[in-house]
Parts: sequence; structure tokens; C-alpha cells
Amino acid sequence: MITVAVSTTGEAGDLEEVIALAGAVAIPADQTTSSEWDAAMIDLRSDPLQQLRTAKRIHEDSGCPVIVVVASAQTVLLNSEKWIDEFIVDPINALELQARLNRLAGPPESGELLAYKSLTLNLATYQATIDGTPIDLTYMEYELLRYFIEHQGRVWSREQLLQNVWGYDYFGGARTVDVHVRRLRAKLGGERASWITTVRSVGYRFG
Amino acid sequence: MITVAVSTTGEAGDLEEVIALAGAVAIPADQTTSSEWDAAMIDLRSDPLQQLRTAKRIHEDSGCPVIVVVASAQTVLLNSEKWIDEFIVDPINALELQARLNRLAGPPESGELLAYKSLTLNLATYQATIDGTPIDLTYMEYELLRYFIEHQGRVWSREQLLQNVWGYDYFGGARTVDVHVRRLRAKLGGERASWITTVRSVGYRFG
DNA sequence: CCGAGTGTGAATGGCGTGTTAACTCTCGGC
DNA sequence: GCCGAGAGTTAACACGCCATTCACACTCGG
Repeated sequence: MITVAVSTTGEAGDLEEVIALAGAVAIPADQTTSSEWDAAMIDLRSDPLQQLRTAKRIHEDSGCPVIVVVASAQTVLLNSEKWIDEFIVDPINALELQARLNRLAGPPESGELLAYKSLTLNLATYQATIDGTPIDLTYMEYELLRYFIEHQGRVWSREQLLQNVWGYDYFGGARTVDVHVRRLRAKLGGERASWITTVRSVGYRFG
Repeated sequence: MITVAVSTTGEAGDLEEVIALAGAVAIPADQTTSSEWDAAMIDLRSDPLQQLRTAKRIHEDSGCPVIVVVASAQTVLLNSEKWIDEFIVDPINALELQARLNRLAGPPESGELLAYKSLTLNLATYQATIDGTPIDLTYMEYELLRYFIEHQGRVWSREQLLQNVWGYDYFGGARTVDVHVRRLRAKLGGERASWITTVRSVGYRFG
């Protein structure tokens, strides 16, 4: 079951209804923490500019997939907002929404692979391979690496990583991230260690 | 302009028409080589099983992005076919198609970028490039340069820069700014050093 | 109770940063 | 045209932050 955080400036009722029809659960975005959602759904139909800011904030803070609702004429907006993961056009078809949500945040298919260069993560079996030869990662190493691959190409602060990978509001101990990055680099080995680059006084970036 | 290879078992006419409305060019998939397409569009509305095979063959042979056309009731098919890059539901909205094609095969991401002439700051990755070749800036250099670009065309006093870039509670000498400006000019190199002009007894101006 | 996995604290080292001081430039006065 | 004050530039250096690394304590199954 997919849980979707919803943010709208219009009537929330119809959105929640169609989400239910799509077999998902809607919860208000401002009442819960991002660790409880699988995706965030932002309604851009009314007050698009402010909602776009909301969407961006959620995207950057939590890194969770974002799907927006737009009117047909608003689709041009999306050309310059490629960080938006998905969109659906008003009027919303429940079956289409179901398919898009499932592709966006659904459970991994058995045999589904996540790859970066010679590295492959098998999401179903929790195994990682480099050039086909398996390397054994611990649970945290695997989760961190998965987060990096899924959100590659931008810098993540230690606080963001703690919140989005570890999933709790940390109290002290940002060193935790450093140590896990170090262990990951060691297991990646040699050249590949530099896939994770440290951005001094900011955080880490993958890819 | 995006070029789309089309494969359909029904009437090709309506598909080509809506593709044209979406500002793209449609060519029959069986008459050209994959090097001429930006994407492949496969119509699953009639004879979905055979068309699915066609889509998979194209995907694996050419590696180009695949978008499929489905009827509303066919969306369940997509849950188990995650290799499909995109889909659009019948009846096709031309504006929606345009947006999806553009995201699928359009020019790469240009968001999150801050540019001035040949200089580009990628705000997401904390990287700076000149004419595409990366230059490595330290944290403070990057922040200062970002402030200059975002607020170009007017003079900023050393005090203002200290307050706005270093922070309101910063307590330090005004020489600090001079030195950082110098380092920035050095890394910009040659001609570009004069992008930052000193306004005697006032401060600095960018652009 | 052992071992693997994970988080924390402390030591280390590198490098980013700010400061100091010498040098250069500009401009105005005589 | 010389000179000196004021302002900016440049180079060198020392401090301190920050990432890395190591060592160890803690937790949880087996």
C-alpha cells in the first residue's frame, strides 16, 4: 500500500477521493514527517507558484519522489522543472494515477536492479555486485549506497542524510555519516571510492 | 525538435496528428534506423501483446527511451513492465504529450543552474564550470561568487559583503573580503578577473 | 556469550580561512 | 613633476575548523 502526502490549496476532498480510488492512502503533508510517506503529491492547479515552492522544499528536504497535479495548460511549466519526478493532468484518471504512483513509489519488482556504472544493486535480494562479482555490504551501507544512487548528482548534508537514510532526528553525532561513508568507500575500493566526493563544509555527493 | 519513431497496428493517422500538435516529428519505426530517433512511441491500444514485444525489441536494440500509448483499462499492464520509460493514456492530450516527450528526450536539465557569460554554478552539486571545464572553488569562494552573480550590477561595500555572505554575526577585518576577491579573480583567470571591479573607497561590483 | 553491525569519542592531519605586513597604485597638493 | 597619504593588491603565515581515521562501547541475534 502506497502512502501519499498531499498538499493542495483548493478542495482537498476530490484529491483524496481519487487517491483512494487509485488504491493509495492520502495524508496531509503538513501533519506528518516525511519518513511516513512513499511519495508527495502537490496540487499545482491553484496557486502554482507557491505550491511549486512547497514541492521543491519537500523534494530537497526529504528527497522523496514528487508527483504534481497540473491543468492541461500548465504542462509547459514542467519543461523547466525537471526535478519533478512525475505529473498527472487534470481531470485525474484514477487508473492512470494508480499506475504512475506504483511506478514512482511502488515495491521493487523481484529481480529489479538499480545500477550505476559497474555497480548493481539488486533491490529484491539486497545484494550488491561490482562487475558481476558480489560485495557484501551491511544493512546501513546498503541503504546509504542506495540513497546515493537514487539521488545522485547533488550534494547532501550530513543532516539530510541522517534524516533521509537513518530516518530519525539525530542528536549529535554527525560523525556517524562520515564513518559510514568511509566504510562504503573502502568496500567500493580503489577508483570507485571517489564516486562519493566530499564537498567540504557542505556534505557529500555521489556521481 | 524531437523526432519520434511510431509503431501502431491501428490507424496511424491520429497518432501522427497528435504528435505534430505536440510539436514533434513522427516517422514510422520500420522505415528508418534508430539513430534518427530521440524516442520511440508504441501504440498498445490494439494488439497489446505483439506491440509490447515490438517495444521491448526497440528498447533493447536501440536503448532509446520508449513511451507507450495505452487505454485506461490497460494501465495495469505497466506495473510489471517497469522498463517502459513513459506512458500516456488514451485519449491523448497534445499538451501532455509534448511535456512528456520533452522530459523524456528533450535537452538535459538546465534547472538549478546559475550562469554568467561562460561561467556556470551548479547549485545542486556545488560545482563551477567555465566553458564547461570545471574549476574548483572553496566553500567561501563559491558562496561569494554566488552572491555576486545573484546580485550583479551594483556595488557592495565590504561591510555589506561580510554581513550578507559571511553572516550577520561575523566579526572580522574588512581585509578578509579583499583577499577572497583576489583568490576568486585568480581562479577565474585572465580576462574574467575583471568581472569583479573594485570601486575605490566604496567596495566591489560584479558584472 | 560471542560476533557482526553500528554509533560515539578522541587523535590526527590537511587545508581552508583570516590576519598581518609589505608592496603597488591612484589621486590630490604643493 | 615630485611627494605623501590613502586605498587596494599581493604574498606569506599561523590558526582552527573539518574530514578522516582509529579504537572502543554498545546492541541485538544466534
